[in-house]
Amino acid sequence: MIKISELSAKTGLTPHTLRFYEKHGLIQASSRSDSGYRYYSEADVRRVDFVKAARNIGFSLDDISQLLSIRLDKQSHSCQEVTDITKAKLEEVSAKIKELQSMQQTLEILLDSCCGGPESATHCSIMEALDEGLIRQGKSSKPKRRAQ
Amino acid sequence: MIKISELSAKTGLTPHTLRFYEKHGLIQASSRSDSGYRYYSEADVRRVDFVKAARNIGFSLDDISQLLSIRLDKQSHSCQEVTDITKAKLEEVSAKIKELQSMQQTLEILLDSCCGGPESATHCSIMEALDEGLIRQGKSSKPKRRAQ
DNA sequence: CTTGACCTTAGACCTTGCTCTAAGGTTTAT
DNA sequence: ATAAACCTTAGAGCAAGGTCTAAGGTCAAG
Repeated sequence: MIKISELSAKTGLTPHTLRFYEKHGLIQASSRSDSGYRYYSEADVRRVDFVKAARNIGFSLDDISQLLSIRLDKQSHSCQEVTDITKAKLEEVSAKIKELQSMQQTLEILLDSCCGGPESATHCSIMEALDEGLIRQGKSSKPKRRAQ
Repeated sequence: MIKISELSAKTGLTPHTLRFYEKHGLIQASSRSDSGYRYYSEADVRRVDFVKAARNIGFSLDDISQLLSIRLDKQSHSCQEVTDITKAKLEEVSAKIKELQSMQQTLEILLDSCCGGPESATHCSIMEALDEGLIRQGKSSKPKRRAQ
C-alpha cells in the first residue's frame, strides 16, 4: 500500500488532483491509516490510470464517473451503455470541430483579404469585414439547464 | 439616443451582457441621464455589432479589446497588427481542431472495435482499451502563467 | 398617486477541472 | 528532541464569458 505522494509519482497527477478526484467520487483510497493518511492499492493505481486514459480521450469527469461504475460491475452493464457514452462524446467532439472549422475558414478568408503590411489600418479589409457585420456563424446555443 | 433595453433589442445581447462588456472595457454609453441611465448613440450600436462579429469568429474579449482600440484610431495602426491578432487566433483554432481530431479518431476506433450490443460489458473492448492504458494523446499542456 | 416597467450598482453564482493556501497533525531521519 | 518532509481538511481562487440577484431609484401611464 502506498501513500498519496507515491500514487502521485506513479500516475503523474498531483496529490491535489487526486484528492480532487476523490472529492468528486472518481477514486478512493483503499484504506486510511489511524491518523487519516490515505493508502492506495495496486487496484487503485489501475483505477487512476483508467481515469487518466479516459481523460486523454476527452471524456469529462462526469462521463468518467459513469464509465467507472460500469467498470466496477461489468456484468451488470452492456456494451451498448459504453458505446452510448462514447457516441455522445464523439458527437460532441465532432460538433465542436465543425464549429471551429467554420471559424478557421472565416479567419483564413479574412487573412487572405488583408495585405497584412505596415500600412495604416484605415482601409484594412479585416476591420471592414468586422464593421460590415458580414460575419455570421452563431456558436450553437448551449442548453442552459438539463432538459426536463 | 437609446436606452440599454433598446440597445439590447437591436443587438440581441442582454442588458446584463452589455453592462458586463462595459465593465470589461469593450463598450461604453455615449452619455448618461441625470439619474444615471445609460444612453447609446448609433455609433455605439455599431461598436456593439463589431464586438458581436468578432466574437462570432471566435475572438476572445481580450482580442476584441485590442481590435477595438485599433478601430478607434485606425490611422495609428497597421494592417499587420490586425493580421497578427487574426493569425494568432487562427493558430489557436487550428491547434484546437487538431487536438479534437485526434480525440475524434480515437473515439471512432473505439466505437469500431466494440459490438455496442446488449451483451454484458465483461469483455467490452472499449473498457479494455481504457484499462490497458493504450490511449495516449496528452492534451497540450496549457501555459500556467504568462511567459516571463 | 400609485403601479409596473425600466434603470442603477455591487457582487454572487455558474461551468469545468483543477490549483493552491491556511492551519494544523504525523512521520522519519538525525 | 527536533526539523524536514509528509499528511489532513475546508475552502478560496483561477480562467472565460456570462447570468442573475438584491436592494433600490426613475419614469410614464392611468
